[in-house]
Order: sequence, then C-alpha cells, then structure tokens
Amino acid sequence: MSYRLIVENGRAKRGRLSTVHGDIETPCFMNVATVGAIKGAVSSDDLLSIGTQVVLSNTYHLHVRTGDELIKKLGGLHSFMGWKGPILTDSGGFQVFSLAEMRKIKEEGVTFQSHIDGRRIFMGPEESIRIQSNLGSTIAMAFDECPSSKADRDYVKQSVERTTRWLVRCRDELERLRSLPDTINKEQLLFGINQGAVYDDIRTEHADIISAMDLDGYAIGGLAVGETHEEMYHILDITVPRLPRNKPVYLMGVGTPVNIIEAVRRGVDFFDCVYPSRNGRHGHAYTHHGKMNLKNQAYEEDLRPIEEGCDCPCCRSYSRAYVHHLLKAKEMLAMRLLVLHNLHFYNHLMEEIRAAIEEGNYDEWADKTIERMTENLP
RNA sequence: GUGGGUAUGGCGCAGUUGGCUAGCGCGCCAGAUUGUGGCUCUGGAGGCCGUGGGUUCGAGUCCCACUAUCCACC
Repeated sequence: MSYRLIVENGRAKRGRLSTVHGDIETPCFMNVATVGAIKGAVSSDDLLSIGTQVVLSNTYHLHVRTGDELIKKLGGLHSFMGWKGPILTDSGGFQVFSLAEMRKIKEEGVTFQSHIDGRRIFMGPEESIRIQSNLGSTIAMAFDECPSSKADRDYVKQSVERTTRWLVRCRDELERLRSLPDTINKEQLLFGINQGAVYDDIRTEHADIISAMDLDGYAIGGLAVGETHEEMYHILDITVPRLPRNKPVYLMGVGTPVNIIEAVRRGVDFFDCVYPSRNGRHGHAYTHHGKMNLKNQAYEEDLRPIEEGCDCPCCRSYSRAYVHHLLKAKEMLAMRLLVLHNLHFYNHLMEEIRAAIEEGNYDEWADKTIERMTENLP
C-alpha cells in the first residue's frame, strides 16, 4: 500500500497508488456509484469498457438503504456489485449535512432523520468508519462536517476543530477494526479531509495539523459549494502545498473538466463529481469542445456522433440525432448512452492529463485544452 | 330530427355580479445544476377567446343566428 510519485511537472503530479484492489494511476477521476451502482443503468462490466479505475460509493446511502451489515454478510461491496477494482467510500458527512433533516450536531456525532423513511439515525466518526469497514472499501474517508461556504468565521473555526477531533477518532477506530479477524479489508486506507470554507488561515492551519497525522491520503472538502472558481483555485493554491507531497490529494466533488485541469495544475491527484453521470441523465454530453445539450433542437437531424473520434459505446454506434430522439421519447437508453459517453470522456481526459505531465508540457497542454473546451459548439 | 351541454395558445382547462397588458398545468424553446432523491429550479416563444351580427362607455363573459362537437331521446 503505497503512493509513488512518478513524474512532477511544476506542481502537477503523475503518481500511482497501489492498493489491495489494484494500482490507481493518478491523476484519476473516480466514477460515482453512490448506492453501489452508476445511475443510468450502467453495470460494473460496462465500467471496464470505458476506462474506469476507481468507483466511489457512499456510506450514508448504503447505510440507510439495504444496510452495511447485510452487505458485509453477503461478502462486502466488491463482490456484491461485481467490481474487483478499487472502491472509495465517502464517509456520509456531506450527506448528513446536505440531505438529512432535523440534524443535531454534538461532539459525539450527528443525529439526523433518514431521507428515506424519516427514522432517527446517529452517525459519528466510529459509526461511519464501522460502516465503511463493513462495506470493505479500498479507501475510507474520514467523517467530517462540511460547513456552508456562507458560514461565519467563528462557526467554521469551531466546526473545523471538531472535524480534527473526529479525524483522530476515525483513525483509531479504523486501526481497531483492521485488526479484527472477520474484517473484510484489513488493508483499508484512510484519507483525512481538510475544511475551513474560504478562510485562508483556517484552511492552512487545518492542513498543517492533519498533515502531521501521517494518513494514507488527504482530501480537500467544502469546495464547489457556492463559492466562485477564483475562490476555489485560491484555496487550492494555499492549501495543497501544505499537504504532504508524497501522499495522494483528493479534491472532493469537483468538477467540470476545466476545474479538474486547473486543480491538477495545483497538485491534485483524485477527483469525483456527479456531473458526468447526472448531467448525462439529463441530456448533457461533455466533449473537447465544451458541453452540449442533446435535448436541443439543433441536434434533431445531426447524424454525427457526439464527438468525432470518440470510441465510447455511444459514439461508436449512434448519432446525435438518435440520442436526441431517445431523450425526447424519455427512453432509458438515452441516459445509459450519455452516462457511458461522459464517464468515458472523463476517464480518458485523465489519461490525456497523465500523458501531458509525463511529457513535461502540462501547463501548455492545459491552456490549449481549456481554450478548446470553452469554445462554443457548432 | 328533438332537447341539453361545450367551443379560450399544440393538448387539457381557469376566467368572479360585463372593467386595466386574458391566466394555469402539460408540451415546446433555452439556461442552471460540483463528496447524486432518475430530480429540481430559472427564463422564453406561442392566443384577432368557433364564425357573423347585436346590447353597452366597455364583451372571453349578456342576447340572436350560424358552424363544429359531445350526451340523451326518437
């Protein structure tokens, strides 16, 4: 279990994280499968054909529906969903704050109501890690609080301090569980999460504190939640250099292709975002020339593939006009084809990013690619 | 044929006792969406109110005729 830096190009890193479920070439985009499935009728087999390296599932969602204990009993998440590669599980912290109602935050953890059936659930660091251990994911995320980007300074400060105390408890609990005989993944990794909203000093101080804990990786959370792109890039500029250079860095929930290219430039290794899958379900396709809305009338008679030269399962066989028709007819196949195209696009974008770093011309490649992506589509 | 009902944007409907630029849902045309509730939100286009006449300062609204359509009866 190790992260190795292969090539550096400015702050951009080309690395490899070796895990029990295989190597992850970084920078890497994790494909979001919240409840153990990519939404849009995409199977684990499909993922092999579109270059997926890592799947991301969610602690909160799997706990409130189906249940982590049942999944453990059935052999763990990997065998349950038929995916042999790495899985990262998000801790549920974000969902507790974004989905659940009537939550009460205390030092021990958070009491909230399930968005499924309204029942009261308590989740703290130990509960989150126990669930993630039951799921047997490759990488577990620390249980954190994601304060609103509009939260005032005093609140953010005390929230971040609590998140740090929760991180210590997460680490201790994972260490305890890893040594138990019936634990599914005894090599489970733990990433800590940096918070601090848009307050520079809280961000950097917190980065320093968690860096000293020698975790398997570090995430930056609480970004892309309402602040501007400039604010987000600024937080990366001041935070990433405080995190260990020889550990993977994960920017949570980000983002657009341009966001990712810019964040790699600032030293980020891991990404995840619902855009390719959610926007795919809603009719949007990502390309090297920007995002297109296939529902638009402009594509009604367009027999070209979504992107010339793309070898995804959609572009190989179907036209924009056909996808447009499927969307109008509300056929499930439209969602499936667009999600496959978008994830293929993201996964292969990361390949291009890795190649550019290896070739030593990342900045130049990034500028040129961003320019192309912000053109207006035909 | 007789009696009754209904005619308002593509579809389904609201429109007070006649009173300002005639509304709503769906659809259509666009735009948002960043650690996912197969959503949601925000804009926009589109109507000589079935036709013709009348009453009135003023008619989608009241009156007459016609046309179309629905229901019941013969």
